[in-house]
Amino acid sequence: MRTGLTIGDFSRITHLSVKMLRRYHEAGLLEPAEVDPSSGYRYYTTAQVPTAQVIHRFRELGMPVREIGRILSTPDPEARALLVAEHLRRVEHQLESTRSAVATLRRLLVPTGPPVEVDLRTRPPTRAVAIGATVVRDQVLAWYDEAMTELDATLAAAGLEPSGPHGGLYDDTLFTDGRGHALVYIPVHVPAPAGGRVRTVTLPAAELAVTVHRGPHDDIDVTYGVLGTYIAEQAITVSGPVHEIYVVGPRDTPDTSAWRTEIGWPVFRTWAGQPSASGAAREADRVGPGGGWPRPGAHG
Amino acid sequence: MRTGLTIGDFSRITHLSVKMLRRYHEAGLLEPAEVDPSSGYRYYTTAQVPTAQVIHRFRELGMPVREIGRILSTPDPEARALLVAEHLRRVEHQLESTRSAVATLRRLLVPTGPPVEVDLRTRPPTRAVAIGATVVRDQVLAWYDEAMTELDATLAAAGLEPSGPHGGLYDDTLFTDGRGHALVYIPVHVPAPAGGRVRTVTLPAAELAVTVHRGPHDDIDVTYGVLGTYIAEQAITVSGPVHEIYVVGPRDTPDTSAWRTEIGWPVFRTWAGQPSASGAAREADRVGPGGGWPRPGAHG
DNA sequence: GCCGACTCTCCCCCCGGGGGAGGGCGCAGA
DNA sequence: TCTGCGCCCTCCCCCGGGGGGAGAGTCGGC
Repeated sequence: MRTGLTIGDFSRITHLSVKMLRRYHEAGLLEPAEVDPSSGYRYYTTAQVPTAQVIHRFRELGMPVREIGRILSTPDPEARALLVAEHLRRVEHQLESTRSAVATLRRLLVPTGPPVEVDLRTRPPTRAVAIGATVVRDQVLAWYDEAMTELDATLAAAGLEPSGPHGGLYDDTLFTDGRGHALVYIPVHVPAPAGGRVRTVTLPAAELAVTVHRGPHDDIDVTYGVLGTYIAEQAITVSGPVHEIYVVGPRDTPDTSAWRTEIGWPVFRTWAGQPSASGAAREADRVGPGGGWPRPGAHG
Repeated sequence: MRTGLTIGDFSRITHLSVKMLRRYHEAGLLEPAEVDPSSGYRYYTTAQVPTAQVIHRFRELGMPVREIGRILSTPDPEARALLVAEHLRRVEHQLESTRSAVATLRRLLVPTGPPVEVDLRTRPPTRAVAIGATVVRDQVLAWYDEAMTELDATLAAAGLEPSGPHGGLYDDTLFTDGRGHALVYIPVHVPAPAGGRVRTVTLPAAELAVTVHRGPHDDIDVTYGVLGTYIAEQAITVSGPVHEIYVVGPRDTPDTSAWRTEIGWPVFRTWAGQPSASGAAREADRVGPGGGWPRPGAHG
């Protein structure tokens, strides 16, 4: 009599398919207790059943296989608990955004809404402490949090006060390609000492078509759509990074419904009055690579 | 001047990546308003922005692309609303099972629990109205609902009363391969007229190792694990379909925590007393193909 | 020793995405 | 009118996390 359960037996006990058991073996998640070196047959023990069930639940919660492997190979229970808790936070966030997507969907399907006000505004050159980087779209939120924390620390260390609400500049390739340059900043009156990733820059002047997004950011793309539609119908084409100003944001209140975000879409100058052809507007694209991005300001 | 937005413009407005817009075009979800026949360039209009946003939200909610296509191509608003509502129900169910998975995970990671009682029981031959089919694992729940509804209707039409709690037989390939034969039944004293998929059958006698699962079925695999472990450690190997009896189930109360499900795992006869070798137990497999499955009973 | 059930590896498929190569197109400035 | 650059095209390969199935080897009861 063979000691150990065949893969089929183990599959029946754990409700993991044979295919999956083999895959988890390859991935190093669940080594069989014994592998016959000549036949390659996998043999499991009942002691492995709980592990299999934990793996099953992690997968059910959408945890990537690699991360499961990392957790299972973490010996320290505390470090392990941290990893698990971190993933559970992600899951919770996911649940929240699903709920939010349902709400947005309902609103989209019952198309009603107040007319959106768009106005043209000139952004004066603005001095600010800033962190910029090339980021991937689905990491931009985490990156934002981290960067803002660092900016806060810099201001606190230098004893400076913000001279206005913080904001960000986002390259449009972030949306078209899912990857692009982003910059978050806090406006200041006087330069701060550079440190870490923080630089003091001057946001160049720009003509922006601005509208205000109210509420959490889950459906900010809808406001972008309205703004973009409005602009497109005025035959004005855009150029340069889009500008978001977090007038009321997560750093002001946890009540997401109170948030106010200004979205500033760079437009060609000759607006009010003579709608310009899209071709003419494209001229604005020609300010050169990086046009619309801040230049390092006087430092010190 | 070209009328229409290039794919890049449209991407910036909708926050759908260029790749995705092309994919959705291929899939027929979002035809560009115009495609230049010579260059293949796609041109969109602002009128398509809302559609793009709806698609975006559906995808966010995990709706398969094909189903989005089906919804978008459904002209009747009511039929369309039905499809949407159906998916939202699925999403809701998903949220629920995610929460449940978190709870189960916590229990698994803090391994505590009352000892499970397993006892050996002989299932006598049982006459029942039943529906059987080969099903895929992730459709087995929907299939169960449908089949039970049909069984209920059959009993009601024939004026019969169940002679006990309903249950199901599930081929173990459902777990090992993700596909297998399943049969749900309601026990009856007298045969019912065959109709639709309903047949009157006799569940053959069987020796079952039985335990009771308490609560919702999301973590029923854990109980299977305990039962399977217990059996494996008694060196008794199983054969034939597993038997579930829904002593208290969804048809009795919506309070899932009150559910009681008996899980009966077929075992070789010579249990109590002499633990048999796994090899000997396999003999039970040899009752022939389909062993343990019911035979059509006397009809009429 | 036979034979059927089980297991092995290997390859292709699915979905919903992304990266990147190589080449054509649009458009404004020279 | 040409040139140059950015945009867009198609095509192919990659990823993760699964499934289907072929062909060959193994296990173990009879």
